[in-house]
Amino acid sequence: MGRAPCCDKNGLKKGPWTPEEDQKLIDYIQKHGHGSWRTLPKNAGLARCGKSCRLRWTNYLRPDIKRGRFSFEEEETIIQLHSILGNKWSAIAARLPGRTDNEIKNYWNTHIRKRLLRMGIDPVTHSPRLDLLDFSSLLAPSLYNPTQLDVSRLLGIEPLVNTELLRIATNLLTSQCQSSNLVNQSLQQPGSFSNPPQVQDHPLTAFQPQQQLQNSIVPDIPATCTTSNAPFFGDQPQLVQANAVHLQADVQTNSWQAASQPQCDVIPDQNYVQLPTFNPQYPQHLMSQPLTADNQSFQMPNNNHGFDFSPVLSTTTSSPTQLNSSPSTYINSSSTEDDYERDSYCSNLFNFQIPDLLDVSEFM
DNA sequence: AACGCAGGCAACCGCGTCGAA
DNA sequence: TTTCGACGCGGTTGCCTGCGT
Repeated sequence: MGRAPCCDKNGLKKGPWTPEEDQKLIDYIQKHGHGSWRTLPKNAGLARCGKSCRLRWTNYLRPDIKRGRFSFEEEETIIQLHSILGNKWSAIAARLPGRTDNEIKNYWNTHIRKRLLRMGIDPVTHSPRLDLLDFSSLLAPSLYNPTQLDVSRLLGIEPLVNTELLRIATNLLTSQCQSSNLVNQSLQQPGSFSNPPQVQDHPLTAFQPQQQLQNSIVPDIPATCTTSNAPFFGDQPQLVQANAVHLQADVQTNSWQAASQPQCDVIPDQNYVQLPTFNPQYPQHLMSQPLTADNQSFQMPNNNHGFDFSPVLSTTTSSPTQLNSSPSTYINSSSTEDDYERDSYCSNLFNFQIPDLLDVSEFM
């Protein structure tokens, strides 16, 4: 079994620290530094194990520790970083000066986690819980009768999907996008995150649980989030994007950001198809233009099997195909990784841009 | 006022990692 | 290359406090 607890021997004290013990520890470290934690308690005259001293110092006595409530900005940062890093509390704490990993962990478990759960968001994946979103019901009818494929259903603007959840999903993705930027930027700075490779190699691999969906019926739909300044919980309707955004979040592949894109709000002028807009709830400014002739490749033709997946599945596509004027909503119909694309179903299908409409004030 | 319950937080436990021998 | 010790991290526990009945 594991190593015996370090405090079991020699009758070392456990439990809450007394002010006298605190003072001894502070005095010693201020004079000598902590040095070896193992020898510190003996030198400092403390009947504690070194581990206990280290914990007490790093979590409570350290002079640079910030006390008190977490600010909204701190909370938002925690959520964003958690969406990227998962339960890497020390890495998250490294981005929040004055906050300890223990404090952040406690705050997450007692406040943020519960709130996300109340909102129907899985605090592990940062996605709307799958038991609340039934994707099979969205896609199944199209499989046996492709001519009836309803893009609005595919895009998740159907009432059967909880619109509030979709909004949350959108905002979560926005948050993730920001975090991705944040992390990527941080990674360019020496000394950032102690554990960067996972992020560096694959910005969204932190969504490990979501990878379970890779083999599900849900198409592999990467997307690009493009809102650079959106706060975490906005309230503007972004329903068209939301469902696909969620799909993206769940089955994200390595095209979260186009390679070498420094910011995810940079959308290339090519390889995108704007989404049609159907839903009256969708913002009017995103519905202002009719479909264009180029849409034909995206509409559902009545050919042999009705639905032509070629623009979706093909590995190369030409210029952008505009379905409406929305500058914010795109479908990426191209791909760059041939083998992967062929093997994955509809990968790189969507590439969304989320309007920068979100407002943080209501959550203050 | 007394009791029970839930939430918050400090501290502990055990495992993983890393570096030195 | 292997072993071992120290440290760090994440998960869990248990105590304290506040609130409702």
